[in-house]
Amino acid sequence: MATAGGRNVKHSAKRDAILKALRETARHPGAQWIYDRLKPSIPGLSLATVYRNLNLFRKEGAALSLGVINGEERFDGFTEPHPHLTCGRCGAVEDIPLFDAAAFEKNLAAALGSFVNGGNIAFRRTLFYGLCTRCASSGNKIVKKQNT
Amino acid sequence: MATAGGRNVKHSAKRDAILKALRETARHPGAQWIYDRLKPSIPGLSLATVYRNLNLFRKEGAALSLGVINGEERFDGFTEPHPHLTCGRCGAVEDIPLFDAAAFEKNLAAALGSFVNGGNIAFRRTLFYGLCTRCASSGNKIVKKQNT
DNA sequence: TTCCATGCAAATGATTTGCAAACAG
DNA sequence: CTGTTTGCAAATCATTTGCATGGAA
Repeated sequence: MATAGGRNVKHSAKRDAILKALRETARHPGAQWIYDRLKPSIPGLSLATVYRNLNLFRKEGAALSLGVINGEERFDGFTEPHPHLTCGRCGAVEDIPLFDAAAFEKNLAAALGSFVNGGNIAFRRTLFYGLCTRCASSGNKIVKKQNT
Repeated sequence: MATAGGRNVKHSAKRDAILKALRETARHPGAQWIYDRLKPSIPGLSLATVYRNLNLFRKEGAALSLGVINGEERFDGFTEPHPHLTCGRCGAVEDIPLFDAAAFEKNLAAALGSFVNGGNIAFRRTLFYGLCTRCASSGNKIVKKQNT
């Protein structure tokens, strides 16, 4: 029996289905998308349950939150750190293909070396904005903006 | 006369005050904080006006959005890229002091070199989570989490 | 049995918007 | 004058929560 925050976590078919749906898609979905996805096969499913379970997965570490993107919290069922791109045109969130994942992590981690007190950092959340594969290949132009 | 999205932007005392309030604080505030700050000196101020102007500043590039932090969008009136820390304990958002700002930027930018298609990136948003100066010096412990 | 999980509907909270009046250029 | 800005209140929208019921261990 897994635990989270002192509470005893039980099994349930719906909980399993929600995590499975999250892990089977590459969309990095929000609660509503998962709900719409499962509702046909699980008619007795409530949106509140999806929210509650996504929050539980996040606390347990079974899923990561990518933060609020276009007003909706998006999740990732794949918990290894890897970069994501949000398309400024269609809103899609996709993984960014890498030549060298280790080099990517190394470079981001190296940024911490510039911090006067890097020891107070628990984790970081990085998100890249631009054009997704589909929108870029449709000839859309990219608009550069300021980093934060 | 500045322009934003084809529209003609005019001057107004309230608009000026909002931008000034944003630039005079190091809190990286949200709309509500700015409203509370200005309301005493500008009784005829509406929260909607603060929201409208913050959105305008963001579009114009006069301010940056740091994204939604703890359910509230936070802004920065200082538009040079620099790292921010969100305190997981008290929710404060503060600038992270750096030994070497150029090295920090260089390391983050270098991460793009690992992308198969870095040309589609318009900008990035990076946020560090941990303990703010005050909470760290109060003896709180940091809880490591997974990066994204 | 004893908590835990869930549905449902209502509550929340941040943000946006419609509209008419006030204001800037 | 003409278009922009604003206050106000109502509307949105994602997310959370109270409560009673069904389910897991």
